[in-house]
Amino acid sequence: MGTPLSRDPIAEARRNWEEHGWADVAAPMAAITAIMRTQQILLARIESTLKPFGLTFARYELLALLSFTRKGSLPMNKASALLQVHPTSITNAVDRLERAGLVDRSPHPTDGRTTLIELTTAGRTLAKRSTAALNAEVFSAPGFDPGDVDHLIRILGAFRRNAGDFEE
Amino acid sequence: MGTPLSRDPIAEARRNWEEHGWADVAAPMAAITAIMRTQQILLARIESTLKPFGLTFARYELLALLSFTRKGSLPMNKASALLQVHPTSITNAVDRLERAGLVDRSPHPTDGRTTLIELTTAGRTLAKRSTAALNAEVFSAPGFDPGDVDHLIRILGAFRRNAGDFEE
DNA sequence: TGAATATACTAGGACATCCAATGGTTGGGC
DNA sequence: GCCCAACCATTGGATGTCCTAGTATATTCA
Repeated sequence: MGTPLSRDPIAEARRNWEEHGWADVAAPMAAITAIMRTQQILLARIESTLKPFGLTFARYELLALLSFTRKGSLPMNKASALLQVHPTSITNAVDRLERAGLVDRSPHPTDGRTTLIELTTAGRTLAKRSTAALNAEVFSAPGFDPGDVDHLIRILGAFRRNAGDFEE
Repeated sequence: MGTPLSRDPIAEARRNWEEHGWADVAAPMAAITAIMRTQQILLARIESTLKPFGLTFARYELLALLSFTRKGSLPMNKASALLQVHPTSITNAVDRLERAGLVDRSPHPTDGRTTLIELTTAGRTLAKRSTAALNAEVFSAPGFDPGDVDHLIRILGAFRRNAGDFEE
């Protein structure tokens, strides 16, 4: 999106907060803004790696999830819950994956309300290849200090549990 | 989006990675996925707080940025650089803010190519009120352990500098 | 000075996400 | 056995982001 800035814009924002009398919330504001920006950078890298495969991150996530199930199939509402996105996003993703021949829709054998998503052979192959690409190009050199990775997992895990993502 | 899951889906994904022989990248994968999910949760909170003001996060960011400048005005390309989003996203946001009477567009006095975004009185007022709401409802109780906030700022700051966001 | 290049904004298209509303399907309570 | 609340997937509309041009203005340099 352009050349590097001479100063960290988030540190700048933090200073603005402190100067306006909001010093008590300046640090959390900076942390939250940093998460927003970090997500943006990581998403761009992932999308760039997936582009040659004709996949977006949303569609990749669904494909990968299916590839990890025993039968390569999953009810749509289950996918929605596990990926933690709205049912409409699943509908959208399945529409496109189906049109690309990577998954099929089939009726649930006993519950007439639910639809099963099934991985095709082409879908399973693409899941493998795109995962290998992500591992090689993104996850193997994420840009974090190795020691920081565990910190992040712990801090964000606590946050997500706190936010009601999961229990335990 | 539903009820809490019984197990952490990201820890689950990490196990899948390890079982498939990708143990060397399983931890970074988990960290990156956790950042994605955390951003999603935080964004939802922010949007929910801004909704009563008729603002989205993208429009709020622009409004807040303008409110911190001396004159309450900024060239569009400057806004694009500081917020680190595509120029077209700025065009889109200014279109809507202008329609809402919160900003005005005016020609740059010396450079005929650039357009200045100017905060209106209504825009300045709304920036103040919506910032107060965010401080009260989101930033004052972010859901992180207080000690973790500084960790996050440091880890993500290093990552962003590494990614070329800024220098120094 | 005049052509080539660089910069700034906008227009249109693709994709993802959320929300609200709709139409089937199930299953528990009476 | 029947009815209605709960559940499931889809559709349509609004918003945001990025990409690919396209138009206009500035700047550079031969």
